[in-house]
Amino acid sequence: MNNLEISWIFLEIADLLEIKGDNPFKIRSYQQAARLLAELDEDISVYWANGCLTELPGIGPALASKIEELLDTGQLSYLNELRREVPAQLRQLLAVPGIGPKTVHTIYKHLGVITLKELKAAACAQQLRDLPGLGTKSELAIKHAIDLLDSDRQGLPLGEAATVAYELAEAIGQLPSVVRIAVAGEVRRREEFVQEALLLAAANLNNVSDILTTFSSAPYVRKIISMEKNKVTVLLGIGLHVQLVVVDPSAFHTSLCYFTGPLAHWENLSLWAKQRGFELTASGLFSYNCGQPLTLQSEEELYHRLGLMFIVPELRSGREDVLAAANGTLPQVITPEQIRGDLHLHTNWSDGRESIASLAKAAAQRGYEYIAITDHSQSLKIAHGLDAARLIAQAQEIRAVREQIPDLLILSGVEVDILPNGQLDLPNDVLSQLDLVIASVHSGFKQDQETMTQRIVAALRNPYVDILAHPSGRLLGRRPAYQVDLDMVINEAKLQGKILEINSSPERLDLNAKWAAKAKNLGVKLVINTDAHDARRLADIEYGVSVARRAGLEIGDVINTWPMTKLKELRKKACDA
DNA sequence: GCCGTTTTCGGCCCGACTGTTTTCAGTCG
Repeated sequence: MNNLEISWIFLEIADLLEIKGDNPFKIRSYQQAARLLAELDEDISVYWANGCLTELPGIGPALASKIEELLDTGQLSYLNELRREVPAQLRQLLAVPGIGPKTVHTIYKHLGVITLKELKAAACAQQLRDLPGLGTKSELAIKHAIDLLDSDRQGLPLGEAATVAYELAEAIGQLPSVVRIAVAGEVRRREEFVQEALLLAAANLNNVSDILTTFSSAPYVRKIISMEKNKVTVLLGIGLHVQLVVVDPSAFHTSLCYFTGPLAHWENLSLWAKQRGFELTASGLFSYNCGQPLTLQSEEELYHRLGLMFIVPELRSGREDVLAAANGTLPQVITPEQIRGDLHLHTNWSDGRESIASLAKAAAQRGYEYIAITDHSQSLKIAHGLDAARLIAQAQEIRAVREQIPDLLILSGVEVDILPNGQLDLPNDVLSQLDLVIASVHSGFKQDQETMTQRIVAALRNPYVDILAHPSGRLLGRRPAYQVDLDMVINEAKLQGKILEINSSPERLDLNAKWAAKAKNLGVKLVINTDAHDARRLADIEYGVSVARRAGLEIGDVINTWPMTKLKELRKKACDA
């Protein structure tokens, strides 16, 4: 049982307690402990062994004893009791926007509904409208929300799947018999949702059964779905299927390409190879002339041998990508190393969790040239949004930190709320004093498309706004995008010379690749930001870069691959316009 | 559940919106 697994268990307890209607502060304790565990660098068993579990902030005697029981027995009697009281499957109902714990409780108590499917059936049968506290409007809203979830949700959001996939890969990679390990499939292609994570290991095939057995008993694994001679599929506690395939080292690079997929890409690649006198299979690239497999040093070499530019996984689709690789017309996609700074960051001045200084140091360590501190504005009460006076005070602190870290340019910015009427949450005379203004929507998500679009367009017309953050407002698997005409938004951004954000948080990935590509085609510039609320999340930039790659963005399209001098010119041009 | 210059009990992040009430509970960010 490792940190993340215990973290998931605490999250389950928190959900079940919520549905039960338990003390909200007790629930928060479990949630905070879950977060602590998920982010703890050291293995929790080390704290246990040293008898210092309760020295961790938020871990008291009750939580410590639960952690002990989990580490000791792999079980938790308290959770088992809770599950008897509250079916764990009810948790999935919490994912429906508009349904909270109380409503789940009501629906379960009166109708015995447990699954999403049953909930939808109950809504269709008009059984929800008669429940206490619910009516026809709620019933319709719930039905609508489930429909949106149905069409949106196919698997686990990328961020959750990738975290576990890479951790499992690292563990397998440490086995002495494993020569190479890679994450392939949907995770490698950075699909927004992952149905099955795929790990590929290269090893001497005499050792396969040991590797498969070790993997099957790894942390996270709940049960083995299938086991064959060189592969095993398991189901993780988090609900994700993971397949591990072991191949001979000589077949690693072709197998990696095959298992990265998608199938249409592989088929077109094989066809292309055949037309050029090769046979391409997962086990190797063969020349018809000699019949021997060619020795490949990398997946890149496979593409080059076929006379193609290397196609990054994010761009692999079917026929067009192979043709573009042949014609040399693939975009020169950007890499995480080309990102020079992060322009959307939160600190403990609002709802971030670190000081300006510690975030700035972490950014400097990543080699960034610049960052922008962009905390929330005043109306976002829960996030302790900043009013004008606190922004001025924050600017002072930023100036002080600049002196400590002279190599990093720290911009004084804000993420100002676009209020439901299209006004910004801070007056222009305040915005005009800042180095960077990000605008975004955090309220009134249910406005109709016309109202929402005009609201955002109004914000883009404000001369002091530089960037529109997370333009669609979606949260993957949790909240659909609000109703907005993004074509109009992109057009307005073009007109006003404003920058659209690709929000890298794996919960958002917003804009997505489709809209980012549309923006690029209209000549609108984009920025890849993390929206990080602590230093650890600066690493999320990689997800945003993947969105940009899938969209075919190049250096010229993404402003935070530019040096600051060029950025300033862009800003000046927009202000003069 | 945790925590403590409020120290063994009482506080713990807050306000708007919505749909359901007929004065407010539930949800959300």
